[in-house]
Amino acid sequence: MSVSTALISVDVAAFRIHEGKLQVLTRLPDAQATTVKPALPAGRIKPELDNELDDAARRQVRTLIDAEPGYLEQVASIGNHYRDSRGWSLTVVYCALLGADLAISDSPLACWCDIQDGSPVCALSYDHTALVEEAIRRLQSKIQYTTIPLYLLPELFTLADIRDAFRIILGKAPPMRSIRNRFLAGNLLEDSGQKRRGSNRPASLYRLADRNCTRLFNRLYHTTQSE
Amino acid sequence: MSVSTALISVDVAAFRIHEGKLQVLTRLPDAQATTVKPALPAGRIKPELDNELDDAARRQVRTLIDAEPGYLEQVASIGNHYRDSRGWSLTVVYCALLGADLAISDSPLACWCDIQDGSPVCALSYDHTALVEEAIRRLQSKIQYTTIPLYLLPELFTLADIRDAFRIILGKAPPMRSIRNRFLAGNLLEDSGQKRRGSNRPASLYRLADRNCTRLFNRLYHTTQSE
DNA sequence: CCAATAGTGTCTTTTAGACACTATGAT
DNA sequence: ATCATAGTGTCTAAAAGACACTATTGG
Repeated sequence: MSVSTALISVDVAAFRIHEGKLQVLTRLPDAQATTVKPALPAGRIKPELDNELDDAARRQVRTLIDAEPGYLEQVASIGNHYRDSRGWSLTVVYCALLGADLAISDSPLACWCDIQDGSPVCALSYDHTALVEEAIRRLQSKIQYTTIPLYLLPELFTLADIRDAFRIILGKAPPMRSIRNRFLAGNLLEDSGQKRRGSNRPASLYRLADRNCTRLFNRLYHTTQSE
Repeated sequence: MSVSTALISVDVAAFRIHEGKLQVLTRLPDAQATTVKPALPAGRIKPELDNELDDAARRQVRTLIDAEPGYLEQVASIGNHYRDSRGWSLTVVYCALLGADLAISDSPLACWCDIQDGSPVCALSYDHTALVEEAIRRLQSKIQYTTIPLYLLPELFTLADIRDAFRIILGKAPPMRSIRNRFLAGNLLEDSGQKRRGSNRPASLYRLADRNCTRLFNRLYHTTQSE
């Protein structure tokens, strides 16, 4: 690689919901690592592999797991002279969302770190804890007026799964009435006809009508606001 | 400058409202220019001058005008191998907003290019037309649920000035009733006590209560939606 | 039968929007 | 007085939220 991109990197905070918790994907330090803490999947641009910046982000994720994020978004670019001791360094931070039931074959270095109260519970290398926190803030904000919570659910999901995603990400959720009204309107979801059964009335299983179309709502949920 | 940052740059779309039009700040080609078209204020990071990425953006603006943007926001980072013939190139695109009455002493190279229907009327160098369009889309979106329209107004402004900003930026505006309800609530504005007189009833002149606090509303204006 | 969760009906609240109304200045 | 624009009063509309209600399963 040419030295011209020496200090540009892409850092990805890739989230999933697993066993009722939000988790972020990290890489464990390996033999030639310079730190003992896990770090976000990150790396420099490889002009021969990455046509676009987004390709570089997807490539980082794929070094750890064999799955494609259903959603990928730039969170911020952070550049200054103190985040890396080698000099002025710039990183483009991404937020990636992974479906809950991807048959993920993790690399042995992959480690899913739980998120609690908006922060990863394990200390991360470099400034990665702050980067994850910023990605989580973006997620917490956008969950309230877009369809992105759906990208963290399994292929087939119930409306209660949506409410659970809110609880997991924000610590609180809108009432089911409001979730029904919002998500059942506008041909957003497709009824699979199947039901999820438990020791109670079975719930309808839905799937995303259009996996590539993120929609915006024109109001925020009040119940999910912090104030 | 070290070669290590050779292909990272910051590009700024700095907007103002002038004589009822939205304009973007551009630099005219000078003697040693490689193009005949104007370009956005842009340049590489100077680690010795720029502590943070935002500093680099502000510095670009100040090469053309002697004024500080009241609002500065990252729009996107764009990196690929076709936007610059010299190779894979990354730029962080900023949107900056300037108050309407800044006593701006422009450099002789500064050129305010009118915006019409979401695009600059004059052709810009490189991919700068696309960058401006992306910044405008962000502005058009955020004007509907934040206080950012206020950053494009003069120090003292009327409520009708806010409506005009909507018309200029979106081509349509919410009814004055809605603008009043939204902007007069929550101690956002401070009544200056002064009035603007015309051939009609004088209008109250307000100023921003807190210049550094951008607030969010939890609903979009319906009348400003495209559908 | 009961417990538990799914889902509906309906009233309230909030804020945008429509629109008629009044207010105040220049001429 | 008239015109133009500022600003208010008040009703409607859309969507969130509260909450009581019914529905459907396993046990």
